[in-house]
Amino acid sequence: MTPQAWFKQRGWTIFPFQKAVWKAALQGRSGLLHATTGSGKTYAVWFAALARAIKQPAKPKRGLRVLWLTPMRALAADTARALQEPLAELLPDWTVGMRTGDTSAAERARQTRSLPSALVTTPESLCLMLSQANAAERFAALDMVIVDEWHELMGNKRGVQAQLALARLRQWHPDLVVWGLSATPGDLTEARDTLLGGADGEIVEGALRKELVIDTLIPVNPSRFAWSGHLGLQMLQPVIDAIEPHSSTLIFTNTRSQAELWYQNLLEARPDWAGLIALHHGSLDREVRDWVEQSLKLGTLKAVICTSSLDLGVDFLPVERVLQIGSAKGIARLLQRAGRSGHAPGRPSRITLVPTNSLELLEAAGAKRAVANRQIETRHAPNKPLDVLVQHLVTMALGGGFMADALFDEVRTAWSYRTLTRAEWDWALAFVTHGGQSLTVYPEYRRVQADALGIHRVPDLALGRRHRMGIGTIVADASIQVSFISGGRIGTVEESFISRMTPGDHFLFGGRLLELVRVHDMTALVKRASGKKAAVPRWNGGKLPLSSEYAHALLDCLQDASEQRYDGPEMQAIRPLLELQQRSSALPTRQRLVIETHLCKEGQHLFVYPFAGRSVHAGLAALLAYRAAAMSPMTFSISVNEYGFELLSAEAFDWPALMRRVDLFSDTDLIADVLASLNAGELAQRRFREIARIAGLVFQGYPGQPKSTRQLQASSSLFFEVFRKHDAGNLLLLQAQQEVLEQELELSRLQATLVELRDRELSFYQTERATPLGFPLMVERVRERLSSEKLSDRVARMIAQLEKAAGP
DNA sequence: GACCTGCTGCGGGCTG
Repeated sequence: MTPQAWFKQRGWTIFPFQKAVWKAALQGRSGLLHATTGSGKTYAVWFAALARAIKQPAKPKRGLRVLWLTPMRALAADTARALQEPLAELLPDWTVGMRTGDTSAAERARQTRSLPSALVTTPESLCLMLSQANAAERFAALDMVIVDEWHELMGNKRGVQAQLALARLRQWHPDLVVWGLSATPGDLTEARDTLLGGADGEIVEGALRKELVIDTLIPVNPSRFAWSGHLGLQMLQPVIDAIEPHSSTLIFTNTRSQAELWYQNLLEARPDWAGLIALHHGSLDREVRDWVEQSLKLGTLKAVICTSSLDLGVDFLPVERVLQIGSAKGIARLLQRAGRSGHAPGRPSRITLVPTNSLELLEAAGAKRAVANRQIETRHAPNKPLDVLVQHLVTMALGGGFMADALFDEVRTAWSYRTLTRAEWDWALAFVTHGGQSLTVYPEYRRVQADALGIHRVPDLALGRRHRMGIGTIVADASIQVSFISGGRIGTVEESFISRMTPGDHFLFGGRLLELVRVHDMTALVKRASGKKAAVPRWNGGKLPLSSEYAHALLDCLQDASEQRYDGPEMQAIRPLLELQQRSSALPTRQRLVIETHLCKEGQHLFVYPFAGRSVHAGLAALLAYRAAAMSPMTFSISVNEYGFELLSAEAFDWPALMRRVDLFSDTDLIADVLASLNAGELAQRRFREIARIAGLVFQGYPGQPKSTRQLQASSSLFFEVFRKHDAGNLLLLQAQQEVLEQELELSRLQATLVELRDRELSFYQTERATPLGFPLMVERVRERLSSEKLSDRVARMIAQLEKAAGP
């Protein structure tokens, strides 16, 4: 049977994009397919692979023919099932299998004897297979590789690892056909080049463009809505009303503790929903999450409160409605989450934004505008990360060995390493052969040795074993296990959270009130507790700044407001606040940088609103403080948020005069000034922990007996110190510094912002009191110093002062 | 009457 006939039999139409993929693949061409989920993209590439197999009966019948990479284990099983279905009729002698960390030992043993015709696996598992000495043999019949959700991988080190693995497979099979699937738009050319190493390839666009509806829950009384804060419980009742009429709702929050608190508050308000609503985030135990995902699939849950843990995966959910509490921070993420609803052809996706403070009404308006204008973030692959390369070299040495020159050429065919210099390569090779300058005396860092023929191999079985256990680029959070004393795992929290507690203390986790009994062997043993007051664990997760695209959309909305245009319910709701801002000083726009000063008994506040996201503001604030202090010595306390930053000085300071005289926003000496103004050394040291782990310097410990994060942190800082003292040219140190600059301080964005600011007119205002844009920054600064209870008193006092000053 | 900030993803050797 042909693929066409198979479709015809079911009365399905073959979409033009599916035909395009089949045709290209049949002609041996690789490419990237951009299509939304649930639009038939799986079958587009799968049938392309089958069509190739049918056309080439001469190829060996046994062995691995198609490799399917997926970024998540949870997706592997679904995918394998979907591939299985058409196979029975088209190619009855083919088999489909999967290989992830979950695969049983028995199944692994079976696969060691012979791989299935099509294998669904992860980038990490693929690397493990490539580290087997007979890898070349096992992949000898490979014909096509499919990389699902390539947009999820391409921007990070997992994607780089996939690139390197693909480079190896292409080396063995120059005609290998590679197709990537990408669900979000952005720069498709870059996505294709990253996947194919810059080689020629198609870009096919799926025909289905889904209709998208974005709406906003407007607070009942917008003029009394909080000016700052991120939890948003003021919106509890509107959210309940939104959940009520629907059979299933996904509620996205930005942090795990926020999810916990919302879950608890929803249950308190609606005790009748017990058992019908559930919680899902990355620190909950796998079993708990699997149960939630299963129940969602079965349609037995009314609502799930989650973090980005449900951005991907769990396809074909019967979700009717999606709520986003607080800022989504990026337009691509918003689209991704909206796509979780209306998961059937022809049905629109819908997402409802729930603001947690007044300015998020503006964000809601900005989101609509950015989506309408297709202003969507693009992802870029990391540039030649040497930690990943070092890991790859050991993997290659295990997987049959390598010749240095040949592997150098091969690695350079991976997009991220296309500019790798011979010197960098030699450094990496030296690093795996003798640990570089400072570790030469330790045999455990002589991981790779060349034999008489020049073939590099791993000389020692134990070293190889240790390496395989460390393959991958994800570095786990600093966490310890939480389990019931009676048995049953709940999830993980940070060591630092538990270390602040004493036995008998209560905390809220996994939607339950728990009492700490004792800590033993990296596990916090707990039992159920009753009562009310309890701490909620805080996890120290990543900080996603507002994207540039999103921020620009906000400035455009402000531009409208400054011209008295208030379109849509969001802008109408925030109108009083923006008018107050305008009366007290002015509205920032793309043409105008608003700078406010405000004297009070604390000292002098300087507020600046570039609208460039918090990481850029952190850099800008530090830069400004540093440069101003260089003119006249003075100390500042700094506070930043997504919209601007504040510098507070004890003494008054003539900012307008200084800014007119000196270009404080100049980008000359930018890197030097940024490094000097921030504690870049400490940031780099923290960053180095991840690099040391990926490069294989730090061993995580054997399964079942993990080392504590404190031990791991200690050993990675030891390496950091040793390298700094005795091996200053160590390129991994340099990498740590570059990653801090690029990823944490977003240097290129900072630079772009400085360029933008130069074109903005500086507008200075001296204000009587904090403005709507300034107030949240003041709260933010106070928050850093005070516990939350004291903070609420303080906030109340600040508001009282504001209102007194505003008059009756 | 106004507070609660920071996400996600993977992997594992040996053993009659």
